[in-house]
Amino acid sequence: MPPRRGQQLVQSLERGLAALEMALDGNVRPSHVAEALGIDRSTAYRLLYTLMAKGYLLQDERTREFTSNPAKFFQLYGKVATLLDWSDVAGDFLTRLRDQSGETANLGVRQANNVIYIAHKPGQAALSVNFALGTSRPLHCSALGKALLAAQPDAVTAEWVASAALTSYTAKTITAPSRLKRHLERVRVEGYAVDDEETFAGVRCIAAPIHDHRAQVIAALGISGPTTRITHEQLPHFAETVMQVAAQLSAELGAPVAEL
Amino acid sequence: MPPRRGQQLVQSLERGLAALEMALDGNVRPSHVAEALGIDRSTAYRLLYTLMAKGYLLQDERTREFTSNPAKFFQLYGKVATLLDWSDVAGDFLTRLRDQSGETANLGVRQANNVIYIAHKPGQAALSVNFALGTSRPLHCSALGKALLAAQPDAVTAEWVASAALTSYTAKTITAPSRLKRHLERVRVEGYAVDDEETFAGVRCIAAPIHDHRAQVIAALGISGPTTRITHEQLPHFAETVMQVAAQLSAELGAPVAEL
DNA sequence: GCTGCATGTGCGAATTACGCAACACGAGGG
DNA sequence: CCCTCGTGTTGCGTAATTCGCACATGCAGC
Repeated sequence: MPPRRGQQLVQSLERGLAALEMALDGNVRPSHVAEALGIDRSTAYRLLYTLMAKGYLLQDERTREFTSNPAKFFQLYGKVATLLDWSDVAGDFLTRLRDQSGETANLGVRQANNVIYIAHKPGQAALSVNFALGTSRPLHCSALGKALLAAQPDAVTAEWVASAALTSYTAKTITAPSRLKRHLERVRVEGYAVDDEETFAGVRCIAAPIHDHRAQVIAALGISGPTTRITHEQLPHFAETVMQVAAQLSAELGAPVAEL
Repeated sequence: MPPRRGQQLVQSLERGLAALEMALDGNVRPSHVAEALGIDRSTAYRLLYTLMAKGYLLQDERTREFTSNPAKFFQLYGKVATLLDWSDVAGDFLTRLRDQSGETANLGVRQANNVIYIAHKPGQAALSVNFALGTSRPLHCSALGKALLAAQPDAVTAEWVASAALTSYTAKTITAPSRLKRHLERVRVEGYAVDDEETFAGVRCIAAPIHDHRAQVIAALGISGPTTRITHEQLPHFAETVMQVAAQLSAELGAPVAEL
């Protein structure tokens, strides 16, 4: 039996990272951080000061507010980007999907309870959907997210659905755990996921999972477009295209050929 | 008199960030981190484990190595990128500079002892210089870096030159502090900096500082190309172009019109 | 000037994180 | 096959570190 994983987390580091992420969502001051984390102002100050000393934050000379240091994060990002340059691998497939569908093509991976958009090819139509790279969206109401969720083992999915906060964004967002669970089962059967105005009114998305050489789902590929073009009638046709290109990308990554 | 800034840094957070940055430079194991930071293996393990719990690192199930989590950093990057999208602001000027010079145009900011490339427009010639975005290069041997250094007050520059590690990359890299100091004085007078094969043999770069609305230097703009095209004869001509476009970008940012 | 509210800083207390030691496990070698 | 070495992981006692309190300082506004 493998040893149980450690439960001892380093508190100062935890708090420091939490403070860092607060600063990334907007300028912060010691008092804000202290209140949000339930710690003393002085503690918050020392954490922020340490983060600044290490280059992660900057402090405005006048307002005394702490801001994230864009250059630092650019540097960090540069290091990981060289390790895994998705644009290079997936670029051709994004272009292909964009051209075949006429809509914005997106590639996303899971990060905790979000999907992160890591590569895209914006549609060329005047009215096109466009998320900035690096944007995060909840799993339960995006096509990419649902494609990723549905790919997991039943038990994992069930547990996640039961414990996740299913925030509502539009009237169509699925917020009932039982409904989401059934919905995801259908996604798995169909092989693609649809976000039918569940995040933004007027926007419909379709996505399918990407498998690596070990047949594990590592990302999702999809399109996003206005409901005026991605109509209910056209949807199966678009879905077919998405699944085709997704399968091609999976194959490029060395995935074993499925029965699809 | 403003109060002296705190010197009490949170040790755990410092060490945790150091471990994080090690992981960004390649997979790490507790024993590596422990040795590099001069701490116990158990401490290193707990730091790494905390970073993993917070989503910054991943652990390979088999090798037990810790890796940076690209998705997490993509997310962090996405947050800061939306705050300051240099490509949007500077994109036109990079294109203009690229087209006028025929060489790769770069925009960089300072981060500690490095320049970070935060935006670029690759040259279209078959033989072109191309750094990946997010790459960092030492200040003392890059044109962008020297342009940034020379823009500082004398005292600051002198102190930096005296204390910095002037690593040599090619035979032409300036490694003598006194020479670098004189060199930077000339950069300030001329209004542009040249990297004459000081980083890579066969590559010459020219850069000029960018000022914001308060006349402070916040970035540097420049070109990089092979020595076969950016010849010593052509250099003044290229420098003129770089300074012109840099002045235009500064003006766009609301910089007061200089005497140039 | 006085009051409210914020940042930044000593300092003592004790929580927290650290290093030591030990166990589990795998690799390699005699 | 056992023994050793190296590494990941965990328990535990101690002491160093961090935390929270209290205060100095600065600033804005009745």
